[in-house]
Amino acid sequence: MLHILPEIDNSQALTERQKAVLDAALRLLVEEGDQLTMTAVARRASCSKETLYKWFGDRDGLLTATVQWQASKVRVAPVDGKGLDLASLTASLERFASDWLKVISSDTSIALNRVAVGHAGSGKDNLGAVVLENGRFALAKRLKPVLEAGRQAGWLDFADAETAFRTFFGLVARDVQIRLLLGDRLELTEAAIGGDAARATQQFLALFGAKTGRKADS
Amino acid sequence: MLHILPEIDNSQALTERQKAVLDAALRLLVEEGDQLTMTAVARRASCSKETLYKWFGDRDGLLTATVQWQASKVRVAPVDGKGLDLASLTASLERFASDWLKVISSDTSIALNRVAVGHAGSGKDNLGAVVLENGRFALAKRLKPVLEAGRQAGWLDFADAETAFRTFFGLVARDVQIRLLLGDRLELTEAAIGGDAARATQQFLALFGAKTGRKADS
DNA sequence: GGCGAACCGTAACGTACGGTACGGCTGGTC
DNA sequence: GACCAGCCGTACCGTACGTTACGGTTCGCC
Repeated sequence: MLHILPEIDNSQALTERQKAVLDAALRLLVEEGDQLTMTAVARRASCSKETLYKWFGDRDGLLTATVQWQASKVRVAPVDGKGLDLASLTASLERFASDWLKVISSDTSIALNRVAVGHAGSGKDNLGAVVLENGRFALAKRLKPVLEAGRQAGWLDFADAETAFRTFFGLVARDVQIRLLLGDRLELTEAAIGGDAARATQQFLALFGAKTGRKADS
Repeated sequence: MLHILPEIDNSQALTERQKAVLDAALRLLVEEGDQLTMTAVARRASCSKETLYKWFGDRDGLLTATVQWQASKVRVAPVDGKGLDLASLTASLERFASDWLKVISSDTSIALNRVAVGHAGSGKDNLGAVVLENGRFALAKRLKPVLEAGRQAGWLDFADAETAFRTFFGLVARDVQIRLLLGDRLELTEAAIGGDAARATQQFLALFGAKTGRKADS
């Protein structure tokens, strides 16, 4: 019995009890990876398996609901203002970079991406699409307006926002996510993340900064 | 019965028949993802399960052997010469970028990374380490001498080869691998790969090209 | 107080699959 | 030709887990 996902977001249709159950499933997913069992979820959430099946259909439904539930929690404020000076643009980019590094290095993100990657192999559900939509594509959607504003203000110079975004993405993430997903220990301290965010931002500005208006300190 | 991996490479200890079996397992892995069964491998390879268990110990042993077998096939020539002019350096970098994009977008690599990521969750074996060692770290090991040579010749300027490599890695891979692993369709044509390789190389040179000796065409 | 819906806990069922055992075939050795 | 090692095909075993079923409890509602 395949459940077709509602278009975007059904996290509001969840009762408090259901959210609590999904939180339990999420914790279990982080702790045990994809081999979490329905029995374990029921026990952890102090609910019956019958209830799990009634609410979520089957195991894949539960997994999907869990991923969507986590995704709905991450949704952030949609980029505040168009501060037009270079300093605030730089700060915005650094903030995005730092936030993104924190996300992809979090236990939750790693666990979710792992299960989604595993399921993408046998394409019976679209966990991968959900994760992608709420991760990399959501990031693009939030960052592009900043890039466009930077271009409007004359600080940035690029032809295609998508291409510019992907370069920024690469400069920020580098090999971090794949290494973490493959189990590489790679402790990212607060300080290291801040440094990486600053470096990536400077590199991005070096590549896409407009000819005019640069040379802030030389 | 856990089998400890020999230090680096035991692909030479395999008989032709064993290689054929591993090739069958590899094809099955690409086709079916991680839920390939021992029975399916035996049938595909026209061998008995008893033989599989005798040769590889258990399912994880077979998986590990399969991953290592594929890895042993990818090993490439260790970077030819130190062509010292900028053109050959650029060509080398583009070649690395192009090769890497081809690898990570291949069905085989995607399947292998998926199973390794899945297993990294429940850390009972080190598939992730094997994949990482033969992928991202092997690439670094081959590329760093090129970067060092470029620095020696005065074309590149960087403090740490590792950092420079990771930036190059990010510029080349961007979001490609994670999107493919998560099931995003993302057809990389030969032409697109070539273009991306050239772009990444130019960006890398813009960031790490030495002040002297640049400006080839302006 | 009676009633039904929702839900908990647990037992039970069916199946898929990892792992083992065994009989038969082949090919090499003496 | 006797013998034996290695391997194929298949049947078999045990278990884990997804899924279903059911008795008992709580809680609103009349």
